[in-house]
Amino acid sequence: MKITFPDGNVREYENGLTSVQIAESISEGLARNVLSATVNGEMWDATRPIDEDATIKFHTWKDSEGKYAFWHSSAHLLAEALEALFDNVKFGIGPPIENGFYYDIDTGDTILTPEDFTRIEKKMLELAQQKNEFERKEISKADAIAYFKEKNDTYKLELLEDLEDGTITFYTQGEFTDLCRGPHIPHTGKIKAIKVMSLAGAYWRGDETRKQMTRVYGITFPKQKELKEYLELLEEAKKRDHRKLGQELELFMFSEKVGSGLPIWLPKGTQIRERLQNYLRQEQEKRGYKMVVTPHIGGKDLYVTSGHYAKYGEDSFQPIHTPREGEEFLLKPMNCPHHCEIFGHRPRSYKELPLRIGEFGTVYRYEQSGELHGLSRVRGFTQDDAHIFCTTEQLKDEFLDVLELTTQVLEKMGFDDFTAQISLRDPDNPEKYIGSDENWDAAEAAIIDATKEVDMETVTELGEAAFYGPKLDFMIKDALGRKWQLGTIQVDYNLPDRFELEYIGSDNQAHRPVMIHRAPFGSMERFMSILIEHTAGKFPLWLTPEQFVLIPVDNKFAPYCEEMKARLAQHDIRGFVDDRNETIGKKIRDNELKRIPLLLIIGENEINAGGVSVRQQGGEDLGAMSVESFVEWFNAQL
RNA sequence: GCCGAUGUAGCUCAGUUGGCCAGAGCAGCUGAUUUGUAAUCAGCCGGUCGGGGGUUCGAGUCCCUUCACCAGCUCCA
Repeated sequence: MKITFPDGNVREYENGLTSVQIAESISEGLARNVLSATVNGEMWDATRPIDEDATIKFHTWKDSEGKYAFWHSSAHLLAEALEALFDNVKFGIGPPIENGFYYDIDTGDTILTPEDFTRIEKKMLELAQQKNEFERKEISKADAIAYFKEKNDTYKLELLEDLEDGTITFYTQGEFTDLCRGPHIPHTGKIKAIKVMSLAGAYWRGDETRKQMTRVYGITFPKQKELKEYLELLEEAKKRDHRKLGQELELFMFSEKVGSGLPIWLPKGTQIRERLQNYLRQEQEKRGYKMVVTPHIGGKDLYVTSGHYAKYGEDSFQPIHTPREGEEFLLKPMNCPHHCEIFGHRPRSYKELPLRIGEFGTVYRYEQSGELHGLSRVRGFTQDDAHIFCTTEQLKDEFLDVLELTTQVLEKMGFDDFTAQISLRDPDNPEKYIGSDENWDAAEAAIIDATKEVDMETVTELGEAAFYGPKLDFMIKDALGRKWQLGTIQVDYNLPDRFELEYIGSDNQAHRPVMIHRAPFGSMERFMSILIEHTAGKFPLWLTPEQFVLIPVDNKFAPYCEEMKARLAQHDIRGFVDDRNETIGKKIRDNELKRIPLLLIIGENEINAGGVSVRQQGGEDLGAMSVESFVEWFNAQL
């Protein structure tokens, strides 16, 4: 048979050789490292015989496919260990994930606890050392059902219901057999380092009306050292957690009395927030946005009209009432209905379009208690919201302009690792959405076309649209790799319909505008959380609350420091004097921990020279400078 | 909302099988020290052990309940 390699080379091999054997013909090292292979475009076990001409690509620990197989096999190993250690364990699914793998299990009356972890790890290691091969077997549906009936594995039986006879495979390693598509690594002995990470509840098949199983998370590595490094990386990531840094740097707080999920911005956090807002305000002003301010509550009818009440009425903060008249108001969960009222409050001419109405609008949404998470998921937050009312002809250019603004914001913050996600409606659940198919088709096409036009790399998710329209969402990961939606751009034909918005065209006829909802930051809260985690609290110079601290070597130099502070203030450089009665070492340490970017040391020498000595956060010493050269250097850093 | 864990001073944490006035470091305050690039020294202050209820001669330790927080699931206009 002819085997074609990724580099285009073709070599002749005897029929029936496995990927491992083929790898052996190239190098022993490769054969040892190969974990799985892509054979004719399909993911295969490296130990599966190939008996026809094929293209082949080997996968090792270095690529994601190799890791996928490694962790998938590790999930089986975990299951084998659990079955050996506990009676009557029923198994759900056990896939690899981005970092490791999990297995969903039903342990009946037994409750697993973290105390069991060591025991499980030991058992897994013991089984791994047996170097059991993963044996693949094609099996008939009837036999597969019989096997799991015998085992009383009800979840596997349910999974089998959806599978077609003739496509079903079993994998066996040691004493454990699982329903599985594969591929798997050659044998368990490749797994050298094992850590059971955590336990969590997970609904069977992601359905909250069904049984909650126990999800056991784990991670494994081919080398002990890699596990150690991974755990250290996790520790480092935890130090960047915005909840921890937010407290340490006094950026924001929560109060049980104020209420959970209701962040309180402290002075330093507020400074950063306002600088972010000012930056965006300027950008928007350049682009012709007009700012507005609307109330935090709105009459219930407003949301009945918008459709929010029907969709979220039960699941939102309940209406508040005027005591005498009994009128009903809702805390606003969105700004768009208010902005629609602004558009509709007087006749509009096509000459006014596109009308771009912006607001840093604070909204309140009831989020389930289990969802609240620092600043990332809260019940009260401020959107950097704007609504663009335009004609269908203008839609594309407006969308592109917003797209450009949004990517510019991400760039400015140095967030280069984002995913642009096109969130479309779920074709199987049309009842979740308002408006006509025509409206939806047009809106979805607008987003898809615009991203194509600028060659933006996107992923598409069905069912992630808002109920009134599709979205282009910008997803960013936090320190621990969890994905969050920041910026969003939404095309909406439906709310203009609902609010019966009209403009008079050049033809003197009434026309319906299209609406773009957009928020480049998303919300100030969530944006801040990501900003904190990405910078580890070392904010860019232009954003940081305090750019420098002046540290007198001796407090008798404090008056000179105050003068220096005033001089720098004239150049819009902000900071403070640390004239506490402490040693210089202590002051340096404290201000380093506060992430002050520039530590300016003042002593006899500096005073005589009329300058400052500059130490950058992190320890780099730039030496003595005159005030003029410091200002120049500083401005070059911005 | 669900599952599991956690909750002791402003922060980080000790507190043995329930048993004398609940401890430490940092922070804070007071004083001494006057400092040249990541912690000067001493003294003092500070907690009804998340809240409520119960068991017990006795509860930070055990039980119930409630709240908050953490991990994940579900949800996310």
